[in-house]
Amino acid sequence: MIVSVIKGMGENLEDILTQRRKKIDSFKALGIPPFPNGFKVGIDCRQANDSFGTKSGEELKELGDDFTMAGRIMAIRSFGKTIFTHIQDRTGKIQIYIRKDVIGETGFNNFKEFDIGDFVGVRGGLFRTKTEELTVMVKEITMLSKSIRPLPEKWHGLVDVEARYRQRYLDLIVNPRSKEIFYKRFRIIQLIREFLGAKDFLEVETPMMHPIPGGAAARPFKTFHNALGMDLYLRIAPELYLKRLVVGGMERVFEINRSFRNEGVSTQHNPEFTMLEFYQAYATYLDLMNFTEEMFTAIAKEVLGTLCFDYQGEKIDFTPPWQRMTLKEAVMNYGEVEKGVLDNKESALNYAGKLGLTFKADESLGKIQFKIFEDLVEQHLVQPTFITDYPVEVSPLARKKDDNPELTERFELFIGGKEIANAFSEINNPLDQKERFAAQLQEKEAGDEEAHEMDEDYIQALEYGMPPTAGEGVGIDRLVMLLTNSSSIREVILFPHLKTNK
RNA sequence: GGGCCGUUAGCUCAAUUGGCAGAGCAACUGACUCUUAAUCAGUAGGUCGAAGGUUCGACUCCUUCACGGCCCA
Repeated sequence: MIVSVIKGMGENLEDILTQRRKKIDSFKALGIPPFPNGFKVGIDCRQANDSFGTKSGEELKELGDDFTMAGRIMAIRSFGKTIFTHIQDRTGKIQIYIRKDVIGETGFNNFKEFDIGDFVGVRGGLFRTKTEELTVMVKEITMLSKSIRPLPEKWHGLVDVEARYRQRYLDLIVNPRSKEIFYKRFRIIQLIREFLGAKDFLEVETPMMHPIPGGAAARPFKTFHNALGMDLYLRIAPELYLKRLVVGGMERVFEINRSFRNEGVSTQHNPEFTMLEFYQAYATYLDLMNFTEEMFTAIAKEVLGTLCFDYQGEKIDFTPPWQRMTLKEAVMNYGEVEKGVLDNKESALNYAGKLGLTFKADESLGKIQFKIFEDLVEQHLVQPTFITDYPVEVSPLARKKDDNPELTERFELFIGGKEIANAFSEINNPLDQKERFAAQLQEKEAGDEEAHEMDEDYIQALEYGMPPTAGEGVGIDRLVMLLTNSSSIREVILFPHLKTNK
């Protein structure tokens, strides 16, 4: 017996670890390998339940007793000469029934030394218990991987938020909802790929390390390439590279991958986050609004089975068409601002001051309008809403409107009070783009650390000619938050950024 | 960066006014052949986030720090 080895131990964590390590030696001494390889799994829990969950006891009996399954022991209920346990695999759980008179005294006694958390393989037949639960009657049970650390509590799971993020593997083992979120995340991204693929978009990978950080207004992370002796920046957006590809004739491209922004961490922001960016030649920002409605509704139908869902206590309805309003209209609606106030710098500044917003002396009207919008309106845009006509000063990569060069052919999509997407008709006039970069450079010199850099190489690409094109960026993490009813971005990122040390 | 809150056994949580730190699960011993948060009897398990301070006495009050949460910038 193994038991004798471990009698009299204390019971703090170190003692538990010690006694579990000793079990490994005891198993070895008994000829039971604690970490064997090569166990072949016949069916998983989902297959068992889907294929046999409705069969009668008689029908199950005819299927024989040669099913093999494997998983992690999640519970043990022991009764002297019989033991019930549940094992869990990636697809779910199934109950295992072990009887001394079926597997024999040696096997039974050995199993008594197995612990919650161990991986086991079982061979046996399926049957129904008194309570009709589909269960494996074990003929043979094999240790597949011995655990030595105890799992979190079975009923409450792992609650401590910090521990859930730092030890995400434990969260995934004991909190089914967490695992579901990441399965849904995968499904959402998969659907986006299918959707874009079906519309003849090409998926590409562009550099993560940029000599000039561009494509967004954000501070970058800086790094250094030793061999080349040069500074590099983790990308803040893939935008300028994707548009170079459009110049190269890839008229429909997309990329789903990480961008990095050296900014604060919050429930809405992780330093590295996942964006979808896609570009379509011969489309305009108006086309992309319809496109976005179509894509998002397709995803919601597939993932949620409905277009109406709950997000943090709010009912959100994806049924198109979605509301569209200009930035100025939005401010007037939500801020009860009289017509004309936003059109004049003095009155706009005055109004912004009442909201508690402050600006540097020579701030542009467009930026003031944009800040007022951010402060006043964003949080109210719960139902999907396209906000259009962004000021040219805050949109250095967006095409100017033909009938009003102060505004751009741009929209942002808001859902649940969050910015989910940003899109515009692209600037394909290299002279215009160069002027915009120059204006950004002035902003930068005036102290705006988020102003866009001059990118001569990108201008050169435009000089070869880019077809009229529209492009869009979608925050995948935020989209997943919406569709999984998660209040924090950390719930949808497997390993969110946390400070080290503890 | 600021405000508020939190940090107690492996996990989930208690601890009255500043007066011997407690429970459930997990673990260990024993009983038990259909349980499912199994049950029953027993045992053991603590640097109360860290460092200072006040006090006869600090999980509790004060200060600083670390990490986390929520809100704000």
